[in-house]
Amino acid sequence: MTALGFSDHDHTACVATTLQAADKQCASKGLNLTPVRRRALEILLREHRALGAYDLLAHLSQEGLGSQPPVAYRALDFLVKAGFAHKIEALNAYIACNHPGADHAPAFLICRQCASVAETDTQPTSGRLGEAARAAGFRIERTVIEAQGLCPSCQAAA
Amino acid sequence: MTALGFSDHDHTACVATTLQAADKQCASKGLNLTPVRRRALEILLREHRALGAYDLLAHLSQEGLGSQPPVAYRALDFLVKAGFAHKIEALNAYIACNHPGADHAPAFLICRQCASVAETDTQPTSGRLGEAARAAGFRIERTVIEAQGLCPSCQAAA
DNA sequence: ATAGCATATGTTATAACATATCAATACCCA
DNA sequence: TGGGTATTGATATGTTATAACATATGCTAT
Repeated sequence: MTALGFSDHDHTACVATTLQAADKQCASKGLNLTPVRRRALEILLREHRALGAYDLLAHLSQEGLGSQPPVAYRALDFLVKAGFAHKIEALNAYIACNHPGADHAPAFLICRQCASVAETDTQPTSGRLGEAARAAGFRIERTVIEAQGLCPSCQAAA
Repeated sequence: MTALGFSDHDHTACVATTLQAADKQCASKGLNLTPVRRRALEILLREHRALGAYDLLAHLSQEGLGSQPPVAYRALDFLVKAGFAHKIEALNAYIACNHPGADHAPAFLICRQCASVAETDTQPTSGRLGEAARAAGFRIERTVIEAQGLCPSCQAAA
């Protein structure tokens, strides 16, 4: 799995196929991808960057899908739990998952200049974090792995 | 560097020696460890766990060292920039550094049960995150690496 | 000595992020 | 058909963080 997010691609198609995949997964797992939830995912996919809950709410609100914070947070909770979105802790923001379906431990490359985010994968049990956890007898349940820095195009611009 | 934080130690001594080390470092680097900043560090060291900015502020306030949020955030900014404390992004909380002085890329093991935190080290350029960054042409400036789960004693309790 | 500058602090207000709670509705299915 | 579960609506509040402006303190060049 390579890092996506810093390269061009057919974004319209990527949104559509990811949404379809989400529909299918929800159907097969008995999850309820309601209009608000589906639209929230679509917004995250279209924006293709990390959005704050209130940014998302503004979009939803424009479309008459709710105007109060719990609307956004509920939709985001659902998407995160279902694996369709991730929270970027360092930004207090949310982003659509690049490769939903697989149960995965994501890692992010976050550009401090343009705020673009690339998602990649980690192997939490290997590497130094896994070593440290084993040495300490700590049982890892979830990992937050986020790198901040400059993406290629912002490096070029500088 | 092994993970500390889940084992017993002489905490009074550890607070004192770390504070002294901070004094010395500030002197040699021309940093100003003012009363508020020093006391903030001491509180973080004594508590030996991640404190929210407002928790810290409550302590400072009790001692007449300021009662408004900027007081706590300024002290925390100073300590973080100086390398004496770290922010735990997943908790929006702050913790004293285990081994200040070295320029380091910390990683944390956070117990979801008892909220204890162990600090360890990473080698951000190696491992899958470093690989992904190189592959993407991304320049890493800072990493946030946090594992959440159960510490040994909370595993035993369960 | 003192004007000018940099650093630190005091203070007020507000922005930004997140959740608790309770009521209403819809949908399934036993 | 009635009761449980999931979802949504709505209000209020809690929590985390910063903007903006004023004041104080200490250094330094003249």
